[in-house]
Amino acid sequence: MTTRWLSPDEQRAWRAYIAASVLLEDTIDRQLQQEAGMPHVYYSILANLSEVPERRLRMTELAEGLKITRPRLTYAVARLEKDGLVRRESCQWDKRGSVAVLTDEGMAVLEQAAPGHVETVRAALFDRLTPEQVGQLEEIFTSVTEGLQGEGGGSEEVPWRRRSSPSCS
Amino acid sequence: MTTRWLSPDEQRAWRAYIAASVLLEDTIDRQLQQEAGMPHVYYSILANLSEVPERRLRMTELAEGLKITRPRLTYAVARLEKDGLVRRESCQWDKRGSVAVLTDEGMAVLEQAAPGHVETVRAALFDRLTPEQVGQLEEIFTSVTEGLQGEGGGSEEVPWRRRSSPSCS
DNA sequence: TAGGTTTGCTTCAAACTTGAACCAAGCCCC
DNA sequence: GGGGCTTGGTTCAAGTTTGAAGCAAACCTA
Repeated sequence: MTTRWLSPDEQRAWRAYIAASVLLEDTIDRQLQQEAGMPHVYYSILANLSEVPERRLRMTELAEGLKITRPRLTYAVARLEKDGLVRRESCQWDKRGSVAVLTDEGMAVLEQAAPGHVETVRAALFDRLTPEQVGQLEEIFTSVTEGLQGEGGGSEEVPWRRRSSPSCS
Repeated sequence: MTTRWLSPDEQRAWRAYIAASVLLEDTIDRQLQQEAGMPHVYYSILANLSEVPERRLRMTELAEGLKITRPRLTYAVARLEKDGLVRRESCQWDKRGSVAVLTDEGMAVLEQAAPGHVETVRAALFDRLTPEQVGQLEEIFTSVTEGLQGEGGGSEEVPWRRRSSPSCS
């Protein structure tokens, strides 16, 4: 099959997206590194834990929520644990499993870092968008996520299913 | 000043964007790693070089175009040079400078990898968007790039200027 | 034209990410 | 209830990214 190249419109959109997303991630990473001493993903780990009952989540659930690989999460949580922001417990119901728990100190760090983070996101993104554009942004990327969810990466045919496992109290 | 938190709409948009952009980058990285043996940024380096007269660019111009740091580019070009896809020449007009040149082999690798890459981008993104959404995407992220261009990261006041240096033939 | 500053790029150490093993605990099914 | 497969998670080596130095060539400017 002959390649369906991008149209000029699509090219421009793609380039704009790539440039902006790189700049945006860099900006956020730098800001959080400065004010909280950690990169964006690490902050997101704390944030995710903070929003969940008991502030505890199975490693795999956390990884799935953040769309990152398990080894990456293992490494990150190890660092956060060393810093005292997260504690690790083993899951009682499933001896294989382990659970990450946000500590009080982790919660404190998160709360202290949150305003600066939100301000950065606002300044870089939302302050520049109209309300309609906010809606457009959500629609576009929700659609992209749906398309990518669970597809291996190419021509796989793995039927995808979601487990709703409890966080193992 | 009290924090201006994100509204529910903004929250949803932000989460959708983060999730999708992570998934998208991962998908592209994996595809290119498989089919071209290199991550997305490396591919972009080749692509940028291919679009420019003489297929040569000063390191800094290249880094600016890709929105990546100089050390990162140095490392990447070193690898690409080792693979024979890029050659490095020193700039005659400015003895400090060095120039990256896309080799014929690099061009060949690029051309061979391009269709698969475009197909991935299409499948993940453009095939799911209406023409209006393509326009919206461009507008939103062009605006974000403009906002972020040249700002250090926070409260700096550095007036930004662009040099239009020739690529040092 | 000497001295100090800037610019262009690289080097370095430390942190992070990746994919491929690896391992132990559950699951299945006879 | 003992193989064999799957699942949950970690470990490992190799590769990449980062920010801080470092270094040499240009650029002032007196």
